[in-house]
Amino acid sequence: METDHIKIAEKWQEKWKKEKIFEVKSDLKKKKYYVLEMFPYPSGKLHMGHVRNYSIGDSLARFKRMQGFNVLYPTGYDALGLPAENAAIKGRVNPKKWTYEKINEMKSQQEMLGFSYDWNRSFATADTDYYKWNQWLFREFYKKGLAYKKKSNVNWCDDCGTVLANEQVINGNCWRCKNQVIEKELDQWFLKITEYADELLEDLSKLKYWPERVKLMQKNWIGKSHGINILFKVKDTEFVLPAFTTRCDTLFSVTFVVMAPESPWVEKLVKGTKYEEKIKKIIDEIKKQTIIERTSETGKDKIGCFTGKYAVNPANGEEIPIWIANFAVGSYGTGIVMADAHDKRDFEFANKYEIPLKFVISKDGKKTDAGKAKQAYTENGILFNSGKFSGMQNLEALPKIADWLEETKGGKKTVNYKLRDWLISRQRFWGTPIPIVYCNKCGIQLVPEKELPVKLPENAEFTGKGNPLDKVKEFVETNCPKCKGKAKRETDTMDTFFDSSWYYLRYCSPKSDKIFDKEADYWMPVDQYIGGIEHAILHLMYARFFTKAIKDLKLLKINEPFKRLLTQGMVLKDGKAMSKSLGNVVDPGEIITKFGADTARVFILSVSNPESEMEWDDKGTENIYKFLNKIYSLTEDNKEKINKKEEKKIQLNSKTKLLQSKIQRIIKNTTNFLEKLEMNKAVAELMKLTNELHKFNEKESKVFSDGVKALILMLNPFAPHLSEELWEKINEKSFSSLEKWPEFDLKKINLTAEQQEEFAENLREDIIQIKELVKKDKIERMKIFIAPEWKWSLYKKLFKEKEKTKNKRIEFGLAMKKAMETEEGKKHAKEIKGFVQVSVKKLNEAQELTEINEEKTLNENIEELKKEFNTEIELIKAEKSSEKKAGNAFPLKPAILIE
RNA sequence: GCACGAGUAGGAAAGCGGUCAAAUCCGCAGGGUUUAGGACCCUGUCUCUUAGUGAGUUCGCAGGUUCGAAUCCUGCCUCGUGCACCA
Repeated sequence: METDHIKIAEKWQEKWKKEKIFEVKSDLKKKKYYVLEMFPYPSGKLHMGHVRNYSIGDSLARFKRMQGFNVLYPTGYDALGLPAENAAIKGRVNPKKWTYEKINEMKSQQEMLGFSYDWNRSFATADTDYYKWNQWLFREFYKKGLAYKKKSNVNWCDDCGTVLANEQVINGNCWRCKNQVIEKELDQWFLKITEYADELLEDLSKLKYWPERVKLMQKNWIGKSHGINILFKVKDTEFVLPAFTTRCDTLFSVTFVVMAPESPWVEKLVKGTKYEEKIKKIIDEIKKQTIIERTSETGKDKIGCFTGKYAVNPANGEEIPIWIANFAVGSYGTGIVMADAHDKRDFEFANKYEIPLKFVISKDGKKTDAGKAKQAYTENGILFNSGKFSGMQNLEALPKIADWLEETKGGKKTVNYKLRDWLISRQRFWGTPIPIVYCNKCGIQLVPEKELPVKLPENAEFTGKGNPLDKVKEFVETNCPKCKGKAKRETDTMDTFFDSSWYYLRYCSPKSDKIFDKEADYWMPVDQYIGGIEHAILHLMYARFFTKAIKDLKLLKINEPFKRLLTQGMVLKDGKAMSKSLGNVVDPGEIITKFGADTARVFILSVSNPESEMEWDDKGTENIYKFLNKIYSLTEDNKEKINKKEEKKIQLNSKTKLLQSKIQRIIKNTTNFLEKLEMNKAVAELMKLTNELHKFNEKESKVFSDGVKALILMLNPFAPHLSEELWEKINEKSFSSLEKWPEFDLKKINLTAEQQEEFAENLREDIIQIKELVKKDKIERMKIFIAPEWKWSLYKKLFKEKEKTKNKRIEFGLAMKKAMETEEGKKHAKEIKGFVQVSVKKLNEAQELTEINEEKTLNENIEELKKEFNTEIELIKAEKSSEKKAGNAFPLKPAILIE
């Protein structure tokens, strides 16, 4: 009998759609939970990475929904961007048409997988109704001075025909096409993200549920460092060169100054001198180097040239040569470096060009000679030859030298960031038009709010050369909003990262005629955000910046958008990322048509932890398919029994009780694993439960049917279609998706005293045997346990979780634990070979830690204990892998565990 | 160089102080069922040993803490990832 997973999936997708069960409304009375995956670029087909991403998100959304939360789980499309435009150039299709076709394709695949999105809230950033609000935001930013235009050296990608933000340049290459990025001087639009640098940095510490490495990457990217701009007067000129340093303690050893070749100072210093030619040559040479060459590690590649000018070291008045060199970076600090023997790079450079060096720090403060040294001294130590700071520890002296420099006007303390302003202009068509008009009379003018959106024209031509917008007359030619005279429209469009920096806010009220409604206050922040690590800096920092900026516009109350972040691992095949060039791509569509959506989803979640990489394995999918079928037949074969309204009263025997205990524990574990987003472990628990139920003989019992019900419900987040189908099969009316998540009952995990007694009956035989064993053995240590699972780990768990409970057994556990923690308890443990932890049948009677009398036999000891506590004490042996041994495992009556 | 993370049985992957010879899945071996294959169901799968069982060695390597360590600490090795002539 084959289960038709495909039909089942279709059936339930239809029903969900019809009944609209996944549409949500904000409801202040209910606790909300906002699950969000990074929305996709609609390239048409879903790949495994998408499937993984959404399977994680959907399982969480479903889980939270079943737990009773009001769950917002939307999706949409990051629909503007280059691929559509490139397709337009190549295939002569309209990018808009292309994009929306792809969106439909993608959407149908998403629907095939049965994700529980609220499709009502879906939108694409290419919708004019969306990008209108991009323009609106831009206006607000402009008015606040957060958006501005300036001329500067920017990263240019020839392949994409546009500029790029710093964040989009990876190792000197374009983040999209990997083409080498070159520098160009252009007049471009920027967003002042640097104004939020400090806030972005400091608030990282509030993000308790973000992966450390993401926070670290952002921290490094912001690159805040405290330092001082030290002023070097240039001899015989008016010029003063500021050199940024964090190590002003080495100032007295500075013997030369290095400028970055791109520094504007270079021209000022050398123009008209005999060095001009030479410098030009060397700068050309440096410019020929790729960024990687220029920043390579080997010292040999350092090149530079003397400028003919000298600077004055403000610390000691020495005249020192000014050089230019490739290793100085124009964009960091001031582009001017004070160079000395305590820096590796400076040292190597000086050695190559025979620039004199001197040390001012040594381990013990004794004078050392840099001329003889083979390498830079970069460690900490004691200063010498440093004026009044000689003899001080260098780190202690550092702030004092900084103070002294400020006092003597030799420098100014400053904070430096690596973070640059975000360049958002793009010379491409398929993006949000920047709502700006240039008027010859009035200058730069914002397009008025009532004229928004500035729509992209429909009749642009895609030749592949230049920005198509430039050539659309109707678009470019416009009137100045102020003087109504003729004016020209801005043809740059916005970086698409602008679109994705606030889309999560729009989901809160996607149809609003404002940017978003007050509902955002209810839904935000996103409780769980899920996406790839590749956005650790780019998208995630921009989104944080937007949230803060929008908050400062008084539109929002929160200042961090994403409470918890999960960066999901890649899906690999044969150890490598799936890629067309390697030919190892597995198409999710194939898996879905072969085994159904449920199998694909469960497999992708079961292989490994969502954060780790996972290896795609075709065999593995088959196994999941089998697993799902096993659940199907388990239900199908027993549905009469499960359906039964009248429960046949069956006495709970030991096996049933054991099963009950196991079921409860599995519910508990599954819940905890889902809470921690460890879907792979949750699936393992469900497999365990399936096996247990399958093995169990007495399928008449309520415990069994409860177990099956719990299994079906807990299956919903992973294999929702099958879950629904089986839920229907056992005659439950409503959707399993809307049912309450099973709750575990601690009482059912631990057996009651009566249950224990009954259970113990089954063990009598064993007990007798074990008594014999005990007699023979020389006992070294033993413990007496009372309850089935009273082993240390359980004490520990109870101790952690249920300190307040009034359950006597737990109190007992605490007492024992505490006893072990006392000095006396430890003594017992150490000094005597054997010690006994005793409890008695009636749980409230006593808790003691009793020594064993080593002179006597074990049985004699036990007799004594019996008298002492006036109770029955049975000896049984605790089996090690007790659960394996089919049921009759736990010592139930007060028992002695032999170690 | 700096900073993170990881190393567990034939493979993937749980466990993160005592229910651990270590979940789960695969693989492998034996048996049942089946015309056969597949599917399904049992059983076994570190080593030695028993009818059940018991004993011994294991969780990258070496030490340490503890009555007790795969789990905590220290050092080392290996592998991944991010940043990087950042002054």
